[in-house]
Amino acid sequence: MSTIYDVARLAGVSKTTVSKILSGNKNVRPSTLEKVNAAMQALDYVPNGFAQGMRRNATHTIAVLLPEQYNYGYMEILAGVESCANRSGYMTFVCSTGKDGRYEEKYLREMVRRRVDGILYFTYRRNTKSLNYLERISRDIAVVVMDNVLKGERLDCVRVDGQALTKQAVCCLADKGCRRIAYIRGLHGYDATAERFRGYLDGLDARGLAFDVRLVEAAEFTMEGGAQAACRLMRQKPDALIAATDMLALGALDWFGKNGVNVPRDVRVIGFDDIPLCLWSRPRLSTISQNQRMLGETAVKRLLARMSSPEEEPFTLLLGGGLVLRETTG
Amino acid sequence: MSTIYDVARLAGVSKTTVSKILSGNKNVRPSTLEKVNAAMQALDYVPNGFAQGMRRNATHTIAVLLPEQYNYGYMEILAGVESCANRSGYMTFVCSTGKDGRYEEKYLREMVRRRVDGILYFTYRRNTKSLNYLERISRDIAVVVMDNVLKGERLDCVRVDGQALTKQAVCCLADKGCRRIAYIRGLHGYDATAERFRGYLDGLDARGLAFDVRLVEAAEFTMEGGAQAACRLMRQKPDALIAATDMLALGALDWFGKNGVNVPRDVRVIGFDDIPLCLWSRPRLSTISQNQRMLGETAVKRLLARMSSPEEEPFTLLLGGGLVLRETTG
DNA sequence: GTGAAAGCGCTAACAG
DNA sequence: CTGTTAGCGCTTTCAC
Repeated sequence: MSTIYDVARLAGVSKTTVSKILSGNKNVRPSTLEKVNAAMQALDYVPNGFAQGMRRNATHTIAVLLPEQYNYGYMEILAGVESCANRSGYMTFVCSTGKDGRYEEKYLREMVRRRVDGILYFTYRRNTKSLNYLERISRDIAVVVMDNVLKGERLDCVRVDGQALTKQAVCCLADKGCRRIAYIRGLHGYDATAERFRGYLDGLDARGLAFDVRLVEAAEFTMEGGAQAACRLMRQKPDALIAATDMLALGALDWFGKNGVNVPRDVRVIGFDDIPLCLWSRPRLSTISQNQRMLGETAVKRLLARMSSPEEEPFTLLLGGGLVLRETTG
Repeated sequence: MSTIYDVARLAGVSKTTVSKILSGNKNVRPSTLEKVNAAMQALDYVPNGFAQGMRRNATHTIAVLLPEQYNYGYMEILAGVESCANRSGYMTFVCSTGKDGRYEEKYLREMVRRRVDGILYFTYRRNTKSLNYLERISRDIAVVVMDNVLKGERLDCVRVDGQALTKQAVCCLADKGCRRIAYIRGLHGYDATAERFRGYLDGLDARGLAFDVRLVEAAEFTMEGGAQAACRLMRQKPDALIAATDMLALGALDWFGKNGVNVPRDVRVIGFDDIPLCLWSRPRLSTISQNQRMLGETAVKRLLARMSSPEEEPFTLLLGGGLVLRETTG
């Protein structure tokens, strides 16, 4: 592959001149410009991003750390991240931390090795070690934490107000006459989950409903998890069910369908996220919408802003959302 | 961020020694190793991938060029690519060429600039200019074309035998008594589509059914495209419908549902791809399965193999598939 | 076993 | 306007 030197030689100028043209410097005689352009063309020259990055100290690359595997639940966020990043001239690495986050540290280190300009940390699971590490490197690499509640760490955060929104959902169901509202939460150790759960408690409180531990189940963030939790919960005869994510709710819905539970007549159901799949379930899933695409875009924008002003105080961007009432709420 | 030099100084050795330790060279006295490791630890040292890449001439990075936007249709392939690449120590850039491939050249160039080790070119649309470019750079960067029929280009290719599989689908419908089998193909200029379409013709031929142009519609690869095509086709009163992709079939199915067409009684439907969403449609979509996850994994494996033996003759890997009969075929 | 020196491809002063 | 020079952080001979 040809180098800047080859171009210079062929054009009969110095590397410097070529370099200047590469970076759009206008202080070049038109005839020189032409010669150099011709040489680049002839050699099919593409500058070496390494060498550039090394000098410029910027890679125009960001990395996203995702929890678990790719699945329908994260696709919209990813699409938002991707398109926003690309529009700003950044390319994106996507990494799954793998089940129970086993690759998390390995990837974090790999991102640093590659000197990405920014890291989007998007794994609900609270991993103190990772967060400490991120805080440490955040002097050199911009970091934005998505949808994870930070206790004290000095990092930017973009997230949805899960507490307020879940509270709304509970109130909505109570106002429709539900009295035994069950809740499927994520496993412990996930902050966003804990927060949403607090919203559930708030809602019960606001409507004067008693809290009953037996109406709450924790589950893995998968459809199977949702189905199992639904199965256990039905012994308590709830008249409504809220799940911490749509995937959980969809799993529950699936289980209901297979076991003769009529939604919404017997149980009303509300999910969280508003993934496109909600439109495909029968009945269509009511949910708490958090515009995932926008979440992704906002996170990237925050990241870019952080890069250009590293000294600014870190803060949390709280995104709104809303109830989307479809068929599972009657 | 600290450099190899900082480590060397702190450990009281030379850069060379540190470098040797980084690359696992054993010719180091244990006590030196210990000192250096301690220094690395203390400085939180992570080598600079640029500088390494520049010397080693390898980035351990691959790039995937996707058609259009992220959508449910590509997610499984991406998941396969991602996980296989990561398992082999590679990170992956994902780029959407955008509507009508407007960013294709820009991204291709950007990948070269970043000196990725391999490119997965996965956009059905036949773009001669891009293919020529890919062929040219394939001396330096491994290239694998996915699911695109190559006419003469000297590039590796991994794809599914769309022709044989579509023929099977036609035969299957004919054997169920269908006589007016309609087909929704992709827009012209997409090779995989043309190939699948040939399979449609083969099938008609095999079962002695006459070809009727009015039973064929071309559409964009979206649900809306599928719905519109279905709408136009219904005037011809078909008794079966095959679509070139699941997304098209799902769009048609949706239109049928809204317009009182009973599937499978009035029209039987078969898609292509077997994306997970098929399980969510009502009725559940019968389809031609191509194990997308494996497709992605296979492509990455081919890419890695190509990297280690650049001189080998390029060839095409033809993956099998099968009919998955669910509810839309009765 | 260890280090000095050269160089990967590029950019950025600084002269001319 | 253009070229000379000196690195960026790392690896790699080749001596010691």
